[in-house]
Amino acid sequence: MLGRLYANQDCAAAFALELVGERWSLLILRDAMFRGYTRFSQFQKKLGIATNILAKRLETFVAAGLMERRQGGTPGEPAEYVLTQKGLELKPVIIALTQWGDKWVEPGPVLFANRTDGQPVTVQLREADGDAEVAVADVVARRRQSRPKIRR
Amino acid sequence: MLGRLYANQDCAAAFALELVGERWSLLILRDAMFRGYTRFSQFQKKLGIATNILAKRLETFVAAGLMERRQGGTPGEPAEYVLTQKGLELKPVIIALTQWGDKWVEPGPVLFANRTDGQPVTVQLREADGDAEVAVADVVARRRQSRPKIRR
DNA sequence: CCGTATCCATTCCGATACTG
DNA sequence: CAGTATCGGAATGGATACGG
Repeated sequence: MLGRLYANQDCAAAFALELVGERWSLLILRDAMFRGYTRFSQFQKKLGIATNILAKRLETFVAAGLMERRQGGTPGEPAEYVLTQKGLELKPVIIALTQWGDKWVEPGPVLFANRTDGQPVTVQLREADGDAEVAVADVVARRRQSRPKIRR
Repeated sequence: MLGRLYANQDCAAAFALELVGERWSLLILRDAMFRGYTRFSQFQKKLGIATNILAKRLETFVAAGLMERRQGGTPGEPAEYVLTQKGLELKPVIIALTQWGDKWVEPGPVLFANRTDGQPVTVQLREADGDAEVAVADVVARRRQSRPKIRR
């Protein structure tokens, strides 16, 4: 699938959207991340998504390494779809979308917190070493010198 | 359009995806944000998107208040599509996607910087008041008490 | 109950042609 | 250059049927 949807876009955002840019993808991942859903029927009931589409999305996530499919031991036990680290690390994308929707479209019912101390957590634009948040208008893109390695 | 794609999802991320979740939407906004594109032909050439789709996306953005259409004064002058504050504030979403794609899919050619001092800028999960970044696995969702107002 | 598979209607998308 | 119109194909949705 990679390289099909957004050909000739040499851009990491486009690469990411190849995997999570289709309809329902980010909402499925959201429920996996923040509701702890792992089973087909949980996603299906919550989202009201067509079953064939949901099956395709889960299959894509497993193939892309965002989720791991674990077959239940006992027969009749349903498979579980659990997020990998690669999948988990999409949290900032979901949270950024949620924050924006909260502010500009329609506030939703949830906010995010650090489970270790209960304090609210937000996505922020920051200089790597600095303290102060950077205004969106001040963030610009710049061509980088050398490419980092990919985590597997 | 709002409420059509993801009905019954009381979730700010779903509200956001109603506006920017369709194919090409985020890449168009990315080029507007970080390449400074404002004209139909600029987006079209860079993305290779079908012209009818691009026209529809730009129209949707204007209707949703993400862009403003400015008609050139002289006849034959093309219209310009410029981001509003509402549109600009999607930068964290784009940057979060880019960072994730860089790390987990395929590194792209750009990184982000603060134009005021040239220092690199990243999206970080942080406690509102604290200093330390929060690990993705420690971020949980929590129902909020009262809903904030929407910025217009 | 947990999924998978299939059929059909609708929507979305891409390529092309065309107009001002 | 900036779109609009059209048409065929792909993706999607809904319903249903099927097997464990």
